[in-house]
Amino acid sequence: MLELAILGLLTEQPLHGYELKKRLGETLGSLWGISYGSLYPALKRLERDGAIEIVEPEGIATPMPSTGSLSGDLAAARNRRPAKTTRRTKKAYRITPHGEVRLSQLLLDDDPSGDDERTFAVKLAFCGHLDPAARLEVLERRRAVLTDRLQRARRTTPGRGDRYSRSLFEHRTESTQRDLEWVEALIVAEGRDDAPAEVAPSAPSQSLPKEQGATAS
Amino acid sequence: MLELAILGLLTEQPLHGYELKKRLGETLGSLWGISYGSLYPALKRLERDGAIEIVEPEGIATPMPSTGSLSGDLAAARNRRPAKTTRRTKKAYRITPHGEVRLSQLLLDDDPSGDDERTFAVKLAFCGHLDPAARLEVLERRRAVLTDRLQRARRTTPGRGDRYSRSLFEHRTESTQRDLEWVEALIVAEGRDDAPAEVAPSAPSQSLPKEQGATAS
DNA sequence: TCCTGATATATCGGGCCGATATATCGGGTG
DNA sequence: CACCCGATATATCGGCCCGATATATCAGGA
Repeated sequence: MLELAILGLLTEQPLHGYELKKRLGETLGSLWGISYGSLYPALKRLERDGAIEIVEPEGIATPMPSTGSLSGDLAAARNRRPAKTTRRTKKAYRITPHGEVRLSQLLLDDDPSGDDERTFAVKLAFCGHLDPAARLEVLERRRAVLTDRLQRARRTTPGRGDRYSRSLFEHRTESTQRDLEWVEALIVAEGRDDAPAEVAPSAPSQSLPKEQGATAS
Repeated sequence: MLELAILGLLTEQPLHGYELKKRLGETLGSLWGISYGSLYPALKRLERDGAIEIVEPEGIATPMPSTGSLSGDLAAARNRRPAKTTRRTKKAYRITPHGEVRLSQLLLDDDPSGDDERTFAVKLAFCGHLDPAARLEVLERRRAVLTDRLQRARRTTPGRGDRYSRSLFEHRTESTQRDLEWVEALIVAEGRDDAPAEVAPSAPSQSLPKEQGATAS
């Protein structure tokens, strides 16, 4: 699941781990406070599988004064010591073509273990990279899960447990109901497609001006 | 967190692992589909720490026809072989006094890592074992977390990300708002305390007739 | 008799977590 | 200038939970 989020973020631009965690926290909000103890092993896995690769940080987002003079021995300096000269220990990652394939696989993966809130949130946050049909597929699969969950909840005996358990059950059912309405609204919005940008590149509706989000870098 | 749920369920009656998982799934609904791969290690931990203990299943919840004839060599049959005679491989667990202390500790634990949805759900489901003051404490701590989360969400720039990320963000904010209202309603209901049952046992409001839930056993 | 399905316990590898260690770097202070 | 401090940045450790799987027992039907 983390791999999905990483690949999704890296399709926009190469990033290093620290920045990756910050942006992930912004995108997912309070839903998922990612940890370094899972981020760096995930990056390692993805690099091992060839889904991402290390890119030397020349001018990604770091305003470094002058590093061109010793750019030749960067590879040696990584294994040895930085010798106390100006050298940042940064490793920026870039997604590979194989990684983009893997991203699509993960987005369309309907492993029933990925029915939880967080997995769908991540999928939705990055499903813009999918074609409209696949995107609709993701949404309708989510709708099926929520519908099934709601029906099962309605069939359950309402008198279970004490007062607190009952309140918890009711609140959860209402939340599921609201989630379902939300997903159905997304499906409807998908039906009257607003941003084709796939077949007919007529309207320049690319709303990302490429550099405006300089809040933290 | 699993330990909290196990101890909470065992305060009502001794149970074995399989039944424990079923009831946990009923109480928490779709919120937490517990796994044997975490349940049995958790039981092992709790037993090692002296919070629970094994009780021989004579008549807990299993309708066994006649086991009194060979109840003497049960201990020997556990270590050796069941010899193909009538013997179930069941291990029922009972909570110990030390385990009840531990349950209260876990319910009142305000580890910030326990801010997620599931942990609070489990705490709420079993906070009936707490005295009203401690119960209120749990609720108000949750309210503080949600209030803070909501304020942080409102401070965030609303134009982040693409259409799907924005919709996700809005929906999450609304959900947090509803969660907050729910918890505040619980706090209000706690204020005009409806079921004391602690100091004055006047009303016989024990709504569990001990054997009516024979849906699956 | 055999076979299926429900009951029941247990373990394995793997992912995510919080805590922690270790650097580098920019900026402030005496 | 020397020094420390907080932000930046990478990495690892033990622990918890997960899905998958193995292994029994037992009730009931073919």
